Amino acid sequence: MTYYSEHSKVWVSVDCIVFGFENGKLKLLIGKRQMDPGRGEWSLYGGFVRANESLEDAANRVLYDLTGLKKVYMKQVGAFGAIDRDPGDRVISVAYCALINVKDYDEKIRIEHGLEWVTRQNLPKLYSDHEIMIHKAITLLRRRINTEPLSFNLLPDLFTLTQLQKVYEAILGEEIDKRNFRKRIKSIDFIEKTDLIDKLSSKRGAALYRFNKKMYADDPTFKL
Amino acid sequence: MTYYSEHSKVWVSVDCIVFGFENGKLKLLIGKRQMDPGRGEWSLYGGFVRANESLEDAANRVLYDLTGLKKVYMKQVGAFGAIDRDPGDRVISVAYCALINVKDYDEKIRIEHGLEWVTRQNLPKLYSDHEIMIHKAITLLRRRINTEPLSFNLLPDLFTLTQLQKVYEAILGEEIDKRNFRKRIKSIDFIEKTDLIDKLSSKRGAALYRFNKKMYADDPTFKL
DNA sequence: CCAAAAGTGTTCCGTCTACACCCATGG
DNA sequence: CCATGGGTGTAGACGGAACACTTTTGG
Repeated sequence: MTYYSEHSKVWVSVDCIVFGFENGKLKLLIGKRQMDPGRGEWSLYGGFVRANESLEDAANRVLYDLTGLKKVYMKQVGAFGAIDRDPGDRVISVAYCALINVKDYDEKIRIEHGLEWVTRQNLPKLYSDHEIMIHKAITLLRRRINTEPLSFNLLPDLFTLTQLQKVYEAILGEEIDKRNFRKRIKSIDFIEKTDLIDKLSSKRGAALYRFNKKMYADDPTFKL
Repeated sequence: MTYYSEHSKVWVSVDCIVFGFENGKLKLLIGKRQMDPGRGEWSLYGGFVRANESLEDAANRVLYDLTGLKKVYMKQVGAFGAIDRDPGDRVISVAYCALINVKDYDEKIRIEHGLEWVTRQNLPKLYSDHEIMIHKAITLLRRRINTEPLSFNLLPDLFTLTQLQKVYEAILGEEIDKRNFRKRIKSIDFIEKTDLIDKLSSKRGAALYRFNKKMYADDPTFKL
């Protein structure tokens, strides 16, 4: 039984905008297309939505293929549907933005897929409308970083306040006063100081903090 | 030439969440489905995306069918892609949120289509995931009403400050202090007072204001 | 001993909030 | 003349922004 047979179907894909944070910089995961059309062009990683999976499932599958990671923080950025956005044929794509901790990502998988971490400044020209997707994703992150606990997804479980501040600076694209930032952090209960000290980033050592998910779930107010 | 033939296509539709403002209340335009599946259920108005039109074009076409209006303020709310969201078959839908001035809307067309303006409080159970779409649309409006000049789209060209305040209250779902509101409005250059007086809403009469688009375009900062 | 990053408080200023009364008019 | 909605100002609280020096330690 087909209700809608008089209408035409289209291909639907998902594209993953994968953000990572490394050496104090926000980076994007991109690769060269290994198929036609557009073979060899820099591109986000994507895939077609299958008949038996939801959009979220498709995005998670693509991301899993790409990184071996599950349960990654992911948000829909939007649907992109210009008629000729894809040079191959009519394809509507739904972009998803993922935030991952680079340390969780097995380098071997990255290299197998021929992927690179690049900063926004060093972004090459990308396939199709992928640059627009990225732009929209960053706008979304900027809008939300002060009202949702996004930033922790880009860091290891234990992080220093300087690292956290760098994440904010990278996303917002502006410098933040260290004392004001730390003052605000102190007023947030679910960012816990641990007894552990990080000795890698400085001689003196920096206290390690942790995002307490349970505490946040109890009172999911966030304002930074 | 088909690059993607090994993948499966799906139906893609757009659904329009149409907001209007009447008698101090935010209202939604809904109707009873006139086709199977779900015939007779309350629903948003939607339509399938055609091969030769972009998502935006499809949304505009559907809205035009519905209201006779063009150049309406419209924003994408997101793509909805659960496998069984549509009882008829697999359909991915992209929701768009439109803000219209009820006065511009020809009642005849509304009645022809069997549509009703209903407040959020009086919303019946809706077809498929349309309630989720509406919820997401309102969240989006709330997030943006203080940083984008949305509100004017719900009002006539000339409006009183009380009307404008009611729009804010309706979207935010909370009361606002009249004096504080008016103080903030005064500090916004592109909300111009005119010499005209509205005598319909009160005996004394209220000054009519106007949103000056050119002035806003010159300095598109908005903060209320 | 010095370079490099960690850590820490105070003051000022502008913004938001709370709050109550008079005005003009049509009926 | 009164009911109805229009219009106005101020004081206190609060939060954000600016700002510089001391501490620790590995090399």
